[in-house]
Amino acid sequence: MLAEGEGHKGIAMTALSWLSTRQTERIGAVGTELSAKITIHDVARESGVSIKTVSRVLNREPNVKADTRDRVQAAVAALNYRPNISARSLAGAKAYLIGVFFDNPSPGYVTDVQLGAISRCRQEGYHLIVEPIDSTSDVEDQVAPMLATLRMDGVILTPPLSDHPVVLDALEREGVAYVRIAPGDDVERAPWVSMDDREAAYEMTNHLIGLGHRDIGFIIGHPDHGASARRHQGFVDAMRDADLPVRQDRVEQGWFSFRSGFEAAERLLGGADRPTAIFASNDDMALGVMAVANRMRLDVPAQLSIAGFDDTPGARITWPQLTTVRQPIAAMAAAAADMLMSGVQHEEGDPPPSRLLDFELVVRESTGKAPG
Amino acid sequence: MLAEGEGHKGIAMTALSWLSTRQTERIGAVGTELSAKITIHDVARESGVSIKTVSRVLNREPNVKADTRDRVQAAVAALNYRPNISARSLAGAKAYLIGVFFDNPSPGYVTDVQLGAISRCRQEGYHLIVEPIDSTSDVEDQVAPMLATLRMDGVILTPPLSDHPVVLDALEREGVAYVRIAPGDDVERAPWVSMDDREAAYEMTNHLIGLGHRDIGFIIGHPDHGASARRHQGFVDAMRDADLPVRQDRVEQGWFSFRSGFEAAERLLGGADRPTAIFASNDDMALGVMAVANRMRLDVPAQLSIAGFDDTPGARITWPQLTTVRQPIAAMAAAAADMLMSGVQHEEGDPPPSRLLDFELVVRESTGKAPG
DNA sequence: TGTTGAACGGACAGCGCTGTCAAGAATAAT
DNA sequence: ATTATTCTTGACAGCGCTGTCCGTTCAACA
Repeated sequence: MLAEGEGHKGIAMTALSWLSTRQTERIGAVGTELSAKITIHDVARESGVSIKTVSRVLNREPNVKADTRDRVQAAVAALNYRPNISARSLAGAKAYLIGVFFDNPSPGYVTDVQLGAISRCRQEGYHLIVEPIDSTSDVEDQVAPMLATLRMDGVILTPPLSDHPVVLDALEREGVAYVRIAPGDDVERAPWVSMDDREAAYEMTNHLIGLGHRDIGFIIGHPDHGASARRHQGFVDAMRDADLPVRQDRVEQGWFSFRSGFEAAERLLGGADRPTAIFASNDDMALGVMAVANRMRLDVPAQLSIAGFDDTPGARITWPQLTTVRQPIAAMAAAAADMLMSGVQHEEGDPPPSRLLDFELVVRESTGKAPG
Repeated sequence: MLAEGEGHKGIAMTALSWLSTRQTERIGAVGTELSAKITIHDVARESGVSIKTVSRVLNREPNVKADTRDRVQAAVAALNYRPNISARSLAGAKAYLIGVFFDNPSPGYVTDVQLGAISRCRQEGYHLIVEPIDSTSDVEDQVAPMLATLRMDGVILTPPLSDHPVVLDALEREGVAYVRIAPGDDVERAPWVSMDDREAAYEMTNHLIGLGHRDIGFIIGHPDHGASARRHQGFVDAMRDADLPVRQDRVEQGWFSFRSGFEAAERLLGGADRPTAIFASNDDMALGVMAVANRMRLDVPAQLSIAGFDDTPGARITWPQLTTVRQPIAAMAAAAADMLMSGVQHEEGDPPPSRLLDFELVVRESTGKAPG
C-alpha cells in the first residue's frame, strides 16, 4: 500500500486562487488565444438584423424570410456562434438540460442509457445531467433541492426509480416532465418506454423447451423492478402452453445480483434431482448459476443449459458465453430523450404517450440440447 | 421478436403540445400545487435586507453581521428558497456545473467516476454533466461546440481522454479548467489524480512470486492508456528485483478487452511449456484468461494462478473470484471534483496540483501456490 | 472630541437570451 | 383602388442573480 503523495516528485496539492476565465478574457489583449465570447449581438450586427430575428432563426420560428434566414445562418457559421444555454434557460421556457436519475445501477446499464440519450440530445443541443439517487435514504431530500436549483426539460427514470412513488410525486409537484424506462405495472400513470419482458421470457423459455428441456429452473428478479414479474409470467405462460409443469421447487427468488443467483443455483442444483436448464431473470444471476456449475464441474451446456436476460457486457465475459435477451437499452433511452425534447405531456384521462421497443434473443453457447 | 407497439393497449405515441411549466405557474391560482417560484427578492423581503445581502450570505462572502446572516438563513429555510443555477451562471463566474468526459468506457468505470464526483458535488450544489466523446471521429467538433454553449467550472477527464492532446488543447483554448484521472506520462502539463500503477503491479507480481511462481505471464494493456506502461514496468521491476527472467514470449500485448485477454491467453497457454501464473493488466483481460483456462479444463488456481487489475464488478462475477488491485476510482473522481470546485489553476512553470491515492491489493481465490 | 478606517448594507447595471407587443411591409380580399 | 389580413421585423422589458460602486455605521485611535 502506498501512502498518499509518496514516491512522486512535486505532487503536493496546491490550490491556487481562482482567476476567472472571464477576467482573463477581458484582460487578454487582441491576439490572445482566448477568443472573446461572441453573443447574439455580434451575429445580429454581422447579418444586419435585430437580435430578435437572430433568435427566431436559431429557434426555427416561423415567419422569417428565407433570404434573411440565410444571411443569419451565414453569420452564425462565420462567427462560429453558439447560444449560451444559461441565458436561454433564464429567459425562455426550455432549459436544454435532461436529467437521468438512477439508483444502484448494474454496471453498464446506466452507461448504455447515457449513451443512448446523448445520441439524441446532441443533435438538438441538449445536455445530460446525471443524478444518482440513493433510495435507501430520504429520496425527497435528494430530489426536491435538485429540481429547485436546476431547471430541466425532463427526466429519464431508470428502474427501479421508474416506479418509485416519491420520485414520481416530487417530479409532478415540481411540474417536471419525465419518462420512465421499463416501469412496472402502473402503466397508466405517466409516459414510459419499455420492451415486452413477458414476451421475451416466453420466447426464451420456448427456446429451452425446443432444445428438449422439460425440467427448467427459474430465478425471479428483484421484486422492486416491474420487469421481474413480467419475466416470471412469460416463463410460466410458456411452460403452461407447452403442457409442462411449473414445479414450485424449481422457482427461486433472486435479487438481480450475482450472489443471489449463486445462492439460488446452489439450492436448485444441490440435490440429486436437478433441472436440465436454468433460466435466470438477468445476466448477473445467470453468471452466478454459471459459477456454481463450474464449481460443481457440471458441463455447460452438455449437462446444464443456462440462460440469462439483458445481454450485459458480462454475458460475453464468461465461457461459455451466455445465451440471453438483448434489451434495447440505448434505444429506449434515446426514445425517452426524444419524447422529452418534443415536449410530451400526459393529459389527464388520456393514456400516457409510450413506446414499446423490440428485443432480441441472443443464442450463444450456454444453452444446448437437453441431456439424454 | 416483437413489432413495435404490438400487443399492448393504448400505447400510441402521442406528442401533445407543450404547456410550459412557467405559464402553468402564472395561471395557477393560489392554492395550486405548483408553488410559484420564489426568488432572492422574496428572501430579501422576508428577512428585511437587500437582495445583495442575501447573495452575500448565500455565497459565504465576508462582512455580514452574524445577526443579519442568521436572519437571512432563517428566511431561506422558511421559504425553502434555492438559488437558480442559470441565473447565477449567467451573472457570475461560477456555473455550478462540472463535466465528465469519457470514451468507450469499461462497464462500471464511468459509473464509479460519476458516483465519486457527485458525492462531492452535491454538498456544494454542483451538478454533473456527462459527455461521451467518440475519439474515432473528430474530437474537436465534439468538444468545441459543447464548451461554447455550456459553461462548466471544470471537466474531469477519464482515460484515455486524460491524454488526448486535442481534448486538452480545446479545453485550454476555451479556458476551461480540467483534472485528468490516471494520465500517462505527461504529468507536468496539467492537474491530475491518479494512483501508483507501477507500485501496484509491483506488489501484485511480488504476491505471485511469494506464492512460489517463477514463470509468470503478463498481458499488457491498451497502449493509449498511460497506466498500461506503468503496470508493465511494475511487473518487470518486480521480476528483476527477484532475479527472475522476463521472457519475451511470456509477455503479450492486449487491448484491455475480454477478447484480447482471451486471445493472449490462448497464445500463452497454447504450448506444452506454459507459465504457472498470468498477470493481466486489467480484469476484463484476466477474465479472458479465466475463460481459456476453463475451456482447457485447467484448475484455477491449482494449475494456473490468474491476477487482474481494477477490481471491476466482473471480478466477483466469476468462479473462482479474481485476485486483483482495487483502484480508488470513486475517490479519484471525488478528489478531481474537489480540485475543480476549489478552483485549482495550473500556473505556468509550477508543477500542476495533483494527488496520488492509495490502491489496495485484493487477494481472492484465483491465485494460489505454484504447482510442484 | 475629532478622525479614520474597517465593517456592513444597498442601488444599480448588466450577464445573453426569449417573450410580448406593436409597427411596417406585403399580400389578399373586397 | 381600398380595406382587411397576414407576414416580417424590431424595440423593449425582463428572467434571477452577481459584481461594482457608493453610502452608512461603528469601533478604535489620536
